[in-house]
Amino acid sequence: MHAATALASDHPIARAATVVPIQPAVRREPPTQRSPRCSACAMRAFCMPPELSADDLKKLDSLICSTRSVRRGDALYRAGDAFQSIYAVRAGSFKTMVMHRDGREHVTGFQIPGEALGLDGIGTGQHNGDAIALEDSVVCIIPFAQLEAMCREIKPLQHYIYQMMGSEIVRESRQMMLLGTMTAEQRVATFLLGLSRRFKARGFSAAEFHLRMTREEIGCYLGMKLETVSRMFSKFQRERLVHANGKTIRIVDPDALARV
Amino acid sequence: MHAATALASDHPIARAATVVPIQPAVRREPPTQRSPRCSACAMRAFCMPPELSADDLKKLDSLICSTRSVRRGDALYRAGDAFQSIYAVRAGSFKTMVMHRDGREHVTGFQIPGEALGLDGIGTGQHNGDAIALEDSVVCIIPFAQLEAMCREIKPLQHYIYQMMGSEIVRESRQMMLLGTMTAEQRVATFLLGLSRRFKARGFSAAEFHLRMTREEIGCYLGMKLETVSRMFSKFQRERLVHANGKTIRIVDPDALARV
DNA sequence: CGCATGTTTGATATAAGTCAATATATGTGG
DNA sequence: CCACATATATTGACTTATATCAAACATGCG
Repeated sequence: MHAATALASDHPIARAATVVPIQPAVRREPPTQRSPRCSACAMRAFCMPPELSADDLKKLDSLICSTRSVRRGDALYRAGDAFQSIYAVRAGSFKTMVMHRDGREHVTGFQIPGEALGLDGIGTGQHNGDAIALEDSVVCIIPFAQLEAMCREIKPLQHYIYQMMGSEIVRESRQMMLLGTMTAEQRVATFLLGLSRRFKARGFSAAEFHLRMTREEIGCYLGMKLETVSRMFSKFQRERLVHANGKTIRIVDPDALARV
Repeated sequence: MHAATALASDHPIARAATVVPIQPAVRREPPTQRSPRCSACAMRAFCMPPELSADDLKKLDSLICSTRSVRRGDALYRAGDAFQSIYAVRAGSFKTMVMHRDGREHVTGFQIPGEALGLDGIGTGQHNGDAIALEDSVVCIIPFAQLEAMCREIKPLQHYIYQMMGSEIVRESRQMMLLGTMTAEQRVATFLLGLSRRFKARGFSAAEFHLRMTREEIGCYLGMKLETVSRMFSKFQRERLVHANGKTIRIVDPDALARV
């Protein structure tokens, strides 16, 4: 299978969700709908602990009973929104970003199917940043108050949520190290290898994939300007480490890339 | 009260803990001892949810029944150590750091009394980085497995732990923005104002305090070289925003510092 | 198919890094 | 308790990685 479609909205997982109705320009309640069950979901291995009993899974299905479609460029939530739920990406992809009062903004992460969104609201009850769809996407809605209640009953679920949050803390501290200590070249190499690893874990090609974000968004994530991102892609291409054709990336020499 | 002693080991909170026995050079089991109760602890407002019943507090006292002393420069834990417990700083201060295989290291945070340590182990069961005491310090040990069990019984405690982890996620994303988008001058200003705010919340002077970390550690936290940190301190001094005499800091014009 | 949006590349500017010398703390053993 | 050794901090001169500005080029979406 060709992994260039990894994040495309015609991906099998996206197709499994009901077709998104065309949205009128007028703002209204975001479209939600009943979802297929967790127990039947292809992404379950990424969202949920493996050791749940059939009985636990049934409870879980009663909790996560709706999905939401978000069109490319639209926000799943914005900074300051009241925190109600966390989300699991079911299809598509997102960026999360924080903004400083002076308008300076920074991308804190990119999320692909099976990954969580919305943890930034747990601390204060308000989301700390925006989550923007990079393409037409679908998320599962997990109401946090009910999840908390269920965690008091289902020990593996409780443990899994702690682990998920703990892993996010570790991911962020790695990103701080990247931003604090690496050169532009190393940051871009690390970024590509990280994406590659995540695609591979989901059964897509580790070598070739399609970026859904712009050079500017990558730069904003890696703490550099879009021109620098572009120059590093060109440099890796000259050195035969990566073949970059616009948004299509083929990693030619992952070992050399890791040594950069 | 003069806040220059905010982190000094003769601080009242430190004195409340039993005196640390001198350690022989030989490595041995870290010294732990029974602690005074949470219910009587001056730092409780920072470690624990306010709405606990007397009964809940009693349970909590049975959970957090030991402290550990860590001498200046020693590690509370190191990367790769099995994760057993989280910790609350009772007296003193720490830095947490992550190291890349090539030896490059980065400071991910500084912790003062009432703040948590060890959350980086929850995700994988191993600590992701080191926690090093910046001065002779004391921590409360909170065995995580038992904490988890207690969270299934005491709802406010469960909620508090989620909030604590959520707040750490938000703190880290702010630090990513700092590292990704701010100038050296803005980073140092933000660092000083952040410390000031935390001291103030603990009843110490927001205007004058004592740094327990070196310029190099500050630089490693803020993603710049120690010389740059020093130059920024000198610059703020020339501009009458801050008076910096070695490790003693007096914030002269906090509003101007925030506008930098 | 056309225009807005995104990308690449080059020339130049600049913030921060590096190297080096000096100054000032801090801690230790006599 | 002082003197020395070591660690930490400051400052200056120079270098460099990355930002900035600008122009040409490609892409893809409506």
